[in-house]
Amino acid sequence: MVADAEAGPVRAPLSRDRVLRAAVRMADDAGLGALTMRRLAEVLGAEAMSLYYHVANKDEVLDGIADVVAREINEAVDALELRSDGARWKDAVRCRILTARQVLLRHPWAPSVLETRAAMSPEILRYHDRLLGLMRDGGFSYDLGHHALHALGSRALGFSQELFDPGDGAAAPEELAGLAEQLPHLAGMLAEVAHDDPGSTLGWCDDQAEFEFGLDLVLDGLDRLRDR
Amino acid sequence: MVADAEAGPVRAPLSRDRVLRAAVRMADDAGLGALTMRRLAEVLGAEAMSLYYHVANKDEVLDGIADVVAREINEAVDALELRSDGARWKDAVRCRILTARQVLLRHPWAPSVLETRAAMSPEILRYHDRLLGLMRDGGFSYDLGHHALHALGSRALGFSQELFDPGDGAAAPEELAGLAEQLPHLAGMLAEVAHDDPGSTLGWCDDQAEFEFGLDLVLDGLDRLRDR
DNA sequence: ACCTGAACACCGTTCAAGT
DNA sequence: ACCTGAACACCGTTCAAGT
Repeated sequence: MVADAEAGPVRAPLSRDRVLRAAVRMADDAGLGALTMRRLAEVLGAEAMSLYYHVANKDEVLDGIADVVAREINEAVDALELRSDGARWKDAVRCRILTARQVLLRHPWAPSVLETRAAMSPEILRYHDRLLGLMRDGGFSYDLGHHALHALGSRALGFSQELFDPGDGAAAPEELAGLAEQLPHLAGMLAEVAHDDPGSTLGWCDDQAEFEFGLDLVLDGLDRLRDR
Repeated sequence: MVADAEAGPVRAPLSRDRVLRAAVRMADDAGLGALTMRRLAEVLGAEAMSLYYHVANKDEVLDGIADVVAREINEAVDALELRSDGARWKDAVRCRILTARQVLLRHPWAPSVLETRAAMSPEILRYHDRLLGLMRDGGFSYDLGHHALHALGSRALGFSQELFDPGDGAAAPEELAGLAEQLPHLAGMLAEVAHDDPGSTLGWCDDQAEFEFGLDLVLDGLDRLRDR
């Protein structure tokens, strides 16, 4: 066969792997809303319908990118080599979870897709299996370990529902007056922070610190149940 | 003006309220995926574009139905009349949260829309303000109360991320063999439950019990911090 | 003031066809 | 085996028009 005479860039052939990696990059760059079968194909230099040869449908793409992130998490935490015997279980679990969180922070869209995937990917199962293993080393019964996984919930993977985010948006001091009547306690809380740290009513919640506070609360509670 | 001679059912005029109530009913009946501007209009006996006179766009509909549920929660919890002084704060908060959960269980779609609403509705703010009030009665500083709201996260409203749901789907015993090699700890956990309660490997997680376990873990932890 | 119809710019996906 | 084009059945939304 004669070499291709045309100078046109011969696109690398598609594959499930290339499709998923491009999807992750798209979500990283432009958010989950920008991840469209049509735009995904475009980025890959292919026609929209070509994707369906490598992937059943969009749902499989979402399953796939969840799996990519989960694999990235497992690679990060497996490198830790944590000792987890006896009382050391807590530090080990804590470190593992905070490492997983570091990975998730690079993929801000990941929590919302992990939440919506009903079927658990093998990688997610593997992550929880090892986490449960650390707790077993620490003396947990399977029953307590089971409760622990539920109690941790998404925190096991390194994220938590930020449903309540006071100070986000334009919660400026001038709003406090109107706030104080309807919402006396929240207003008081905000006022105290404004007093302690004037000028920082906006974005005054340290996400990382709050995550660790909640995590430690749960881990300490589990540790006490373990002692019984 | 002469009475309308035609027998055709004269549809009640639209209104923001009617639109939102119909939207809630649609989500309750058929899930969030079925909630479409076009189908919403159809249910109301109107043309799709008529909705836009009463509501800016679909996002406002989602904000609206979140608010409807939040109002329903506030009505339920305000009726409780809880005593929260001193050590009684914990029972009061617990009861309030479990009552909110009862409302949410009637609207299974509500958690996912509450999560995605960045701007907090007045009703959600009000709910958290009163919750913080109960903790203040119990002797919480504003600082601890702030941490507490973050630590509770979505649990404050009565739901928790069910990311890890072993036993859901078709996790039948025959799968356990393959599971045991790759996932020894999860397999062991499942096997123990299967032994204790044979024949119930599927759906063996009691959501309500697990929710209460996690909630109590957090509340007990907060109670200890309050004592210092 | 309240509602409508036609039209636009998107989606995901099927299916028969091309190389 | 791998990719494509045209087409279908949906979306949310704009805009000018009707009563």
